[in-house]
Amino acid sequence: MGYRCCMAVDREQVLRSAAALLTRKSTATMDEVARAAGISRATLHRHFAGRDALVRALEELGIAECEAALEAARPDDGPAAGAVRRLVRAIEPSAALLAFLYTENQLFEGEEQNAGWARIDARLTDLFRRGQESGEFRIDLTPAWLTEALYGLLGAGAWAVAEGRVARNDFNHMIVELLLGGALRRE
Amino acid sequence: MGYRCCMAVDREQVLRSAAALLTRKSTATMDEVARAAGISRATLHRHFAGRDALVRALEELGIAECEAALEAARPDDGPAAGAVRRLVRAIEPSAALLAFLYTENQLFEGEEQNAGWARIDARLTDLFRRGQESGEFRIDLTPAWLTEALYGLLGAGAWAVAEGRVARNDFNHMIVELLLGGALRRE
DNA sequence: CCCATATGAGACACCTTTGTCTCAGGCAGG
DNA sequence: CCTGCCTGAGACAAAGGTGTCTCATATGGG
Repeated sequence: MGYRCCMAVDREQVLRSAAALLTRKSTATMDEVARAAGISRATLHRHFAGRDALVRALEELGIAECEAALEAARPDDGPAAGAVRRLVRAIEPSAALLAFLYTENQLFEGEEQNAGWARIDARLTDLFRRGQESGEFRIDLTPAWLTEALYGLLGAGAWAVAEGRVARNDFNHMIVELLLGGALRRE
Repeated sequence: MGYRCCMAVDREQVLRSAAALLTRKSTATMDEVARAAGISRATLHRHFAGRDALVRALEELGIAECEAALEAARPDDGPAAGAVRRLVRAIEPSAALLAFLYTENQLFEGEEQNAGWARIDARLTDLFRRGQESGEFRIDLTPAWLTEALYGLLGAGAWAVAEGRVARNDFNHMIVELLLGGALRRE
């Protein structure tokens, strides 16, 4: 049977280019996705049963990247602020994909969402809660809100970079410093 | 001719209910919009030539609300931090509509966007720049980024409230405190 | 060389949404 | 009461996207 290694590789490449396109134009057609991947619509359909399956696969990719970033950031090590800095740095390459999935998830109103998000949310919430309990973070901003805010800032940052309103090199600094330090000057 | 006062009123009501629906389900059909407004699709089409026209009208509404909020917040008066607090408070009722338009604008890739946004962006940017020049705000976060971040936090806040992850009463505090003060405790 | 497999191109029907139209009913003002 | 206007309901075609199919082709392994 034709279960070759290149199948997976091709699928991965298609997924990457689909992510790159859909993060820029979330309403792109299956035809556009195929064209962007350099394959025909028929082959795209052979990899992903339909548009839904493609989005689901992108969701799995996004979840995997998030969990890898969480893994790499060691959120339980050292000061919570440092963990947040490591996390944002690790998650930066996935920010655009995350922003796409974030808005896409709002459309899956009825259906239950992938359990992976709950795991990631829980780990992020735990990190912010740890920061509160260690006295680093203020306690009037709930961990759930800080998690949401992180998503929102990642999306806004990705969008601002794509629009050229923020330099790509400043992405980390802008997000981390605003999230941790806010706009006000410290005395 | 039939240019009665109630024409405008009805259109306004339709617009409001369309905003309420589309902010929850951005892919709602013209039929769903009409049904939500309690009118028929034919009458909806008599008010708005098409879906595009409806979204444009919502955009005008959002811009008008933003400018009204800016007006009410007196962004040039007193400390910049206070102006930001007043602004977020004034703009809170429009946050969901803003979030809808924010993502919707990403689809109008080719076309030029409404000039109103540029005006609003300029005023927000001016406010943040004023805060920097007065020494209140840090200078390593650019005014353009603070503007984008405000949009992002408003959207994330509206979404978090809609999902029940943040209490509606905390909306202001969560957004303003994170934007101005950040997550870290002040000494 | 031969064959299997994957691919590209295209045709096709189907569905959803949209925009337009017509027609009948209701309501208010004259 | 009559008339004009607005409205709702429904029909209709057109457009766009999707999913499925067929067929010819090329490419690589045996």
